Amino acid sequence: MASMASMQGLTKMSFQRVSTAEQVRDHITTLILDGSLKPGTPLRENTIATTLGVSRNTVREAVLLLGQSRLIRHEMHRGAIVAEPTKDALINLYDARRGLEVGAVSLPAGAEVIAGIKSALDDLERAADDGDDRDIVAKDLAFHAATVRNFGSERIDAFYAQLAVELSFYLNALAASRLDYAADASFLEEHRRIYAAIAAQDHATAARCVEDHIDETIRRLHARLDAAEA
Amino acid sequence: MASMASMQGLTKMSFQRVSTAEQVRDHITTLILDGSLKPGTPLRENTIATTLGVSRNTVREAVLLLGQSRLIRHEMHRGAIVAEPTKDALINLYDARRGLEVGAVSLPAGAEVIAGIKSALDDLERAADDGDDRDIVAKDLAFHAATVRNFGSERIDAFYAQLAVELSFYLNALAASRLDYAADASFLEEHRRIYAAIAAQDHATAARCVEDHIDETIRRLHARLDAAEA
DNA sequence: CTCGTCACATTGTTGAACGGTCCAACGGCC
DNA sequence: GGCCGTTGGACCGTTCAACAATGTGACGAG
Repeated sequence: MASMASMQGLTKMSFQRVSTAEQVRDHITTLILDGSLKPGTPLRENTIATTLGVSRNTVREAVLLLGQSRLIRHEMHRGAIVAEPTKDALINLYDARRGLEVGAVSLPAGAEVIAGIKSALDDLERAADDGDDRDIVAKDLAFHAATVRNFGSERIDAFYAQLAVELSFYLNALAASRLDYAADASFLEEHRRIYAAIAAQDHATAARCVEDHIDETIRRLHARLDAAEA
Repeated sequence: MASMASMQGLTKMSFQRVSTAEQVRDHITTLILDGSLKPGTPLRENTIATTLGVSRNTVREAVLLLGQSRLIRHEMHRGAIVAEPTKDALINLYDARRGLEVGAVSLPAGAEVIAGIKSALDDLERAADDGDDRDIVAKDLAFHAATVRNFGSERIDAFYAQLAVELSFYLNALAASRLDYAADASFLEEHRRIYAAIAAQDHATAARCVEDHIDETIRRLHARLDAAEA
């Protein structure tokens, strides 16, 4: 006890403890997310192993770990390839978003959650002014993540974060051209309406606004995708 | 084209294609879920490898795959151990459940979703009559999963299923003695009320019933845990 | 054009090995 | 007795080499 008293300043610290496999996984993840590895690219174990200077087994472990996310697709004896954004996958993602976000704003919101949403909205407005597409997408997702926090569950937040990662990957991959989010004046206005309804504890309106906003987003996306195909 | 026309009957089928690592993962999973591997048990790669007659690398892959779920805990240079149910972990689980389920019943429900809930309720009542604790827990979870289906998202359903697996593991692990769910007459009644409110499209009542039900479940659980400690 | 066949690339799995880390036990020292 | 360095063993993380099994593409016969 006495020895413990003299160590008051000590707090549990975390060490480097990251296996090489995990580092490789993170590396590949960033490569996928920033577009260095395009959808459909096969992840050849040997090439990755030699280029990164690690064993093939370690690369296998990394790819297995990466398999948790849906950024890659695995097939027996065929290896892993970078996931290819499908319309179906996008729809699945947006179904999950719609469910989660509409459900979240349908519940009574605490003060700190509302404050978080307000802060996220401010960030989004600033990003919209600057005009950096990548940043706008990130701040957009952050705003919606702030609303989901209203569930008050870390697990749900983590789940939503996973969806957000996938979504940003899909958007970046699909939008070879610009997204031009800011071009739509209604884009910001929709977010403002959502925040206002939440702050006013008007759950019915908030739910409707979120639903409309997401449906509108899907509509925009479809228009852009169809345009890209033609 | 002509050759395709003569193959109308063919539909995409799935083959055996299951790697040894995946089989080992499934095997370990069942061992954990049915209590053969008790919480805190270390998963020694060598022993598993020799007893199952596979290579240690394969076992490593299996354990990595298993790491996706939270049934095991991994620590660098210390290996994996079967997860130990903590009160905090249980609370996190129930926070997620509460958020998801309350959110789900707050949304308008379609006819087929309501039918699914009704069917799940009937199953639960039958199971309660039989009195098999394991079965009651399963049917209880199935009922709540049916309500979550109201989100209309496969991803959310999958997420909830993951929670359910963890939950059943925790309940089985914590309840060394019986759960005696059926002993509480209110247990079934709460489910009936939830269903009735959903079927009546009375979202406010449904949300309140679900919230009360989950809080009540947590209370029951805590009482049982505290009793077990003493 | 279709269908075998065959060689090649890649993955799945194994076995062995080496260094590093954790852990418990032992023994010296105050 | 309590504290600390040492020691040895168990186990993990990682690498390497090899073989089997499977997918892939090309080539040629019919």
